[in-house]
Amino acid sequence: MTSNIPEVVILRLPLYARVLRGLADRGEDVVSSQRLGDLLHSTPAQIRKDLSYFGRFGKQGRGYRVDHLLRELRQIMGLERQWSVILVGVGQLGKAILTYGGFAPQGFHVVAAFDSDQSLVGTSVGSLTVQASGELAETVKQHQPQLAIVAVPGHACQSVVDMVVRAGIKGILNYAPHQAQVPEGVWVRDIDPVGALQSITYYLKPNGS
Amino acid sequence: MTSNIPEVVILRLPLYARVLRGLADRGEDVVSSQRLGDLLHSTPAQIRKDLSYFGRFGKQGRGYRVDHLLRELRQIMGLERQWSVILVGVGQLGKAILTYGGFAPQGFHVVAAFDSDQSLVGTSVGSLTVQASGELAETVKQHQPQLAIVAVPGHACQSVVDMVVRAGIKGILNYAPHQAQVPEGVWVRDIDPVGALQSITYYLKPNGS
DNA sequence: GCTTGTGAAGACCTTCACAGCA
DNA sequence: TGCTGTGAAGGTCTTCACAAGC
Repeated sequence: MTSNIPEVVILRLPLYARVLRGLADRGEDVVSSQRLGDLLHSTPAQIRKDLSYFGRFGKQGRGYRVDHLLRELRQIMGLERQWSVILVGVGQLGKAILTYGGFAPQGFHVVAAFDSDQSLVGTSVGSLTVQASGELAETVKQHQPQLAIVAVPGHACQSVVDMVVRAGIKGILNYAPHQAQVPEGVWVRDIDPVGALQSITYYLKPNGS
Repeated sequence: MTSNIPEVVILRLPLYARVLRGLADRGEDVVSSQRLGDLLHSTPAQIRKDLSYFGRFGKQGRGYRVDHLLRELRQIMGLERQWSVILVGVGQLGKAILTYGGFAPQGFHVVAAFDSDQSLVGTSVGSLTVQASGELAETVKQHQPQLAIVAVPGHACQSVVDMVVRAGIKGILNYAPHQAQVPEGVWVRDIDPVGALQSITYYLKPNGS
């Protein structure tokens, strides 16, 4: 049975959780859909509808309890556990990702890094030793990571994604400038800063908007 | 007059251009919407409809001339010129962005970098010298950059965005984990790798999809 | 009185299917 | 024959508006 919760809704859940976290940190107990809408630059109706796909978390006349809703959302997204991640591609970008401190606090732990460049294999980046791509399947079998971050040149993206998928990984964060083809049941999100800028400049031309 | 070309279409244009560039590099002359659809994991109808918002670029019975369509799309997106970009936030992430080689070849040139941390001001990163945030307005007035990349902590995002907008910048690439509020006529794209991973894990839980 | 949860309506985007042209 | 361009149909997502409950 394929769920009929719109994917856009799933994409918004992390934003909801982030804002709720902020409210919780500031000690706020209760929040209305109106207030959430203001903070998210969304509408109250959108937020109520989105949340209603997963349950009834609010109280009429009051709103939502911040800590309760946050816990529910984290549960729904599967964030009440740690996730293991491998990184493929330890070039400039890959190194930056490895030393970036933003993933671990959210429960995403990079447990292995791979590169096809023999001169990188064996070197240390952060707390990891770069492994040869050929070892990927074996390492995945051992550590059972659930996610992969792909940070290779565009021309290498598809073959790396194929390899990672063959190893059994079902979730991929792709930094390569290429839309990879994946089988049913594998999830890819693309990070494309250049494309993002290019879609802005459209509106900045004279007559843009 | 607010254009009625759907924003999703604008977001796809960079992908189209990227694929066309690949085809051009491989020396292909002509491409059908069918072929483009295969390469983009989209449908022929979608591609024809998207392109039809901007003009009639194809020939019945033949398809689209690769170089011609690519040039048209680059024109439409405003890529047939150079764009100047400033960077705000020269922490780990900001440094990585400055040394990342992916922007310049696409015509996006980082011309200045700012940070509020006095111990960073005056230091060199790549070919730039970090400036104090207070100099931002003046530097923008001089160099007239059109775009800003924001790479500051979440709590600083809104005030940095406000500052950048006040300086007259109309396009922002935001790496901070915060949805900034901007006035009409200013365009923001968020880069959110953690959120992307969080929206994948939803589907990886047992019963996910 | 205030705010949620939700069917129904509406807006928006995608897909269909075919006329028209190379 | 092959493929585009496009109205019309279909589907999906958002917004409305109100009954129900605190």
